[in-house]
Amino acid sequence: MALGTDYELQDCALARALEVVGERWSLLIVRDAFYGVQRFNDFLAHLGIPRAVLTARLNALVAAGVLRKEPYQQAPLRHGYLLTDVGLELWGPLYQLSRWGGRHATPGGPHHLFAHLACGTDLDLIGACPACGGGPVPPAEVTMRPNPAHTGGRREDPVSRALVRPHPLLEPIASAAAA
Amino acid sequence: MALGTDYELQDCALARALEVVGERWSLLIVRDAFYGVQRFNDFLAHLGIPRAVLTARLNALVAAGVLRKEPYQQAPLRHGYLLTDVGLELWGPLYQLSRWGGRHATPGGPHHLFAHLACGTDLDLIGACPACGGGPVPPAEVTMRPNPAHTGGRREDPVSRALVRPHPLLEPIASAAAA
DNA sequence: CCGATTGGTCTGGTGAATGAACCTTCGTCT
DNA sequence: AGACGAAGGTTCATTCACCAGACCAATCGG
Repeated sequence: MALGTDYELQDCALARALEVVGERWSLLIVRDAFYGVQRFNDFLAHLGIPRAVLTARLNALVAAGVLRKEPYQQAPLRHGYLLTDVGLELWGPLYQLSRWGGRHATPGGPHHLFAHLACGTDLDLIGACPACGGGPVPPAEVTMRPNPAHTGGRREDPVSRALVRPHPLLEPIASAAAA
Repeated sequence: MALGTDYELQDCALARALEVVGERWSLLIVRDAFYGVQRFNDFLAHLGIPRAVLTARLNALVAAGVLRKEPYQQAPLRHGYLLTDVGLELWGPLYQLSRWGGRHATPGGPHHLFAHLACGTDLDLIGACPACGGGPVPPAEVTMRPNPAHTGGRREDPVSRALVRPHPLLEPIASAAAA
């Protein structure tokens, strides 16, 4: 976000958080990173975002310590963008905001459902496993799958197609796994 | 937010949520509503937001069903902006995002601390009361107070000054209570 | 009648987002 | 060698949202 290009005087941690992940596409990029998207062109195809904006956001998220660049080949040097530990801690707010959107702003219901990898139970509202108890399940122990009850169109880019099959969070999507 | 003025094709509840609360000031306005801010001029003073933008955001949040207008006097008709039930459900994501910002993006530490009204225990990371157990505490049962350990300046508008004393969420702030 | 309070609208200027085209480095195919 | 394509950007003109500040309207107290 950055209001007045930064909310400098807001006496609130929320404003600070929004400086980092509040700009137009930032949180969607982070979400895609949780989904296993790592490469520039995969973010581009899945989000439909202008290239220049994607470049700017990825760099900003790396500078903020949410993402890090990790080389995946040397030949022509190429790197993917992966979540740091700081970035992984965004799973809680991101999941809850997503659930809120699913309840109140998504006609046709949510497109994806999230379950505990260990036991297959769907996560509750706060991201915990009702069967296993305890606190919120960390993202590495979560799998996502499309919502069969969802009505309405789906996107037709390679990333969206890869996400049709059930898939643990953070695991690189098929498109990138081909490398 | 609204990307291309709406993320129309994003197959994700998160994008829908961001259409509602993702624009530049929206989430800060909702946060202020939790703090007990209700009046146009109080939002204006506390946020330092341009009047035209505040008007647009408040109308958008009302249209989205997050806020509602409630008359507080008839003489010259005046109304405040209050959270609806849908808006109240944003407390979870908002609190968690705020905590994330406090951990990772706020030098000097968080400006406000949140405790369970019933027992005075500070809330944990997911917004639950460690002493009372159970799930996240609903906002009506939370009080906020300034963080005594916070270093750095504070704002000097009337709303910020009213928030210096401990204060239950959702209770109208002193400035508005004068009416 | 004068001014203050509240909650706006209007306007002109600036910076950021957008979409399309272009560039660079390498690998592969023929 | 030359053509082509993939990956990851950069550059550019246009549009659009944000910004600050001025202005407006209804009502009340003095």
